[in-house]
Amino acid sequence: MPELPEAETIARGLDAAVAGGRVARVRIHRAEVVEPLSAAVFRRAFTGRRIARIGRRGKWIVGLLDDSQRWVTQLRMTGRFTWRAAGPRQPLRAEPHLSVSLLIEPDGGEPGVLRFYDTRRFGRMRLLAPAVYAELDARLGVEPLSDAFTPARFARMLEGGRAPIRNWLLDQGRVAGVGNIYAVEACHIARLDPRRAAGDLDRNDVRRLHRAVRRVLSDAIARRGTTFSDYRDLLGGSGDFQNALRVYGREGEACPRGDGTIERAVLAGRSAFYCPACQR
DNA sequence: CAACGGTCCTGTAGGC
DNA sequence: TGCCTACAGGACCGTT
Repeated sequence: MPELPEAETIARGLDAAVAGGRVARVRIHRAEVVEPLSAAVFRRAFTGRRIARIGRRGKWIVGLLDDSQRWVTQLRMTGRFTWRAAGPRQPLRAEPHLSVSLLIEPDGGEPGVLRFYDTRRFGRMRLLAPAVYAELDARLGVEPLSDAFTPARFARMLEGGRAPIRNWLLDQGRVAGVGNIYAVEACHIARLDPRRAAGDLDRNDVRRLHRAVRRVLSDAIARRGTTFSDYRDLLGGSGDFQNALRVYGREGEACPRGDGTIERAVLAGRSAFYCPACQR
């Protein structure tokens, strides 16, 4: 579920909580989360490292370590972090869906425990050498909130695209961080039918979609993301953007623009919501 | 080679 | 109430 705004919210929280801190202990509760590394190798490489800062690239959470490795986490659908004061040692009890726990000694602060939970177990955590991180970075497309994402560049990218615009936006190699919710919402804001072929958009369509993508992502960051069920920030708080959604998940409801009833279409196996009256 | 379908998992909502 | 199916924020991988 987590898309760019959720990853940004989590990354900011992590940076505030643990930047400057030292990784004092690493526990891998589910080995698949660190594949293709073994749990032992991951633990050895991570333990003792200092975390310089934590940010985001697309939907990936990226921490820079003092040995210039990158600690990267893909939340995929249900990955979630929690941060709590370490406190006295608790008896071990079953922690459903717990994948990784890290004891962090912050720079000057009280030690805390960072836990990574993942119900559906699609999430992944890796340690990448600089050259390997560079490959990941190169594979991802432009950051939609950066100055590099201009209407002109967007127009060039869209040229000749045959995929429906909603599908086109989900490709992380083009615009990094847009997922299904925000792709669908951006199409509504821009008054574009999500099934339109990417290459068919005219200059005005492109300009509106460019603004819509940036606007929906920054509004969602300001509201700390969208929570349906799983997504939470570091302290367990919900996002607020679900209350601002115009069409996503609202099949059968009235279009917020007034005319029309929201419909659902399945594109490439995934739901797209749109208003047939105002999206063309 | 862009685009799409299948697949990896578990939980939940809704129909009957 | 309970059983069964469909679907969920992602993205790799193989095929067309």
